[in-house]
Amino acid sequence: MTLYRHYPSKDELALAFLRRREELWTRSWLQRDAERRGRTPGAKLLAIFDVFDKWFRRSDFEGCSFVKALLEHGERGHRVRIAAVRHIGTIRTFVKQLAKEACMRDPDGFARQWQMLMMGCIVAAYAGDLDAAKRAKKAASLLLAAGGRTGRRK
Amino acid sequence: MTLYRHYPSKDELALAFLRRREELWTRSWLQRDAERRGRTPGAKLLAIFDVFDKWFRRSDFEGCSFVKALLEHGERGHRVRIAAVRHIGTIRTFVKQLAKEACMRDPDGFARQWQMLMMGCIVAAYAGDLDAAKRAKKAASLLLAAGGRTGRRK
DNA sequence: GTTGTGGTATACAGAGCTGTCTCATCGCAG
DNA sequence: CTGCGATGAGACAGCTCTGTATACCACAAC
Repeated sequence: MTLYRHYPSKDELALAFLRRREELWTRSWLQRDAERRGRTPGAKLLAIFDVFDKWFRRSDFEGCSFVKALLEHGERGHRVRIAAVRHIGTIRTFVKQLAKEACMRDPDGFARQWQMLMMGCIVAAYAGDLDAAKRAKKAASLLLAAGGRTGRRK
Repeated sequence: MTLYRHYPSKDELALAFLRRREELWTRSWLQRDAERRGRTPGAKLLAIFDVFDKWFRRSDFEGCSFVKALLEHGERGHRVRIAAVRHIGTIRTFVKQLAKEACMRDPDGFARQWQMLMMGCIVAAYAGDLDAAKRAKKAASLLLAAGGRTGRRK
């Protein structure tokens, strides 16, 4: 009942939840911690996986709300799906910004690859691989090393 | 009605679906096509992403059933979840086998990293990035090149 | 104490999901 | 043609989900 006093429908609650999640999880947690842990842009990017490692080991780890919301709503025009895609885009924008600061050749392409590793390792962790973040970090460091030189053919 | 004539419950149908999906999708499609497209183990590994690229561009692309089944069932002991994790493990076994044939230093770790890219790019494609497989393949090629030398410190 | 405000419990309506049962139908083998 | 096995439609039971309405309760302001 209290639900419907604050939100006109369950979907609206879901949307508000995702907005709040972006505020608390993405902005105040992931971005803040990653920025704090790394000194250079490259180190900040890699620090994302250190933050993930801590996250995966929490007993209340339950995967990524944005990915879950995305997979839960297959219908093309669904508002929750659209919001989830947008939030995922927000995270990618953060990565892209760091990629720019690190002088990557193709910040957008790099950010998309980076995010694949992020999402892939979240799913792997969800499937039970507690060391997913450490493995992803190793792979990511290769990407980082290559990004300035061979992200695309010059 | 016909459903319950063949399966005692909806969950059992889901389990049978996943088994069949492994038969048709994993074995007869992904593995077969990847093996056929590449000549060396390394090329076969990379070919996975060519197969994915074709898959992502199908109009009936609807993501990975195993990942969806996994995310849909958070409860630790749920049979569908367990089955999904097992099927994901089967795919990883295939990757690991190719990694061994390619003389990778740490086939299991390599396969887990490779699978993160696979799952990550499936989610990215599901979120609308049609070129996810191409991007993932670029990242994967770095992993492949590094896997023989620096997958782990010697 | 009174009043108002926001949270909670309950009841309820309508819809959908899971699962059972019955009965009609249909393809086909003998 | 007869009969068998599988299929499918429909009704039905019980439950959950979404959403509404009402009444009750705690508490803060006045």
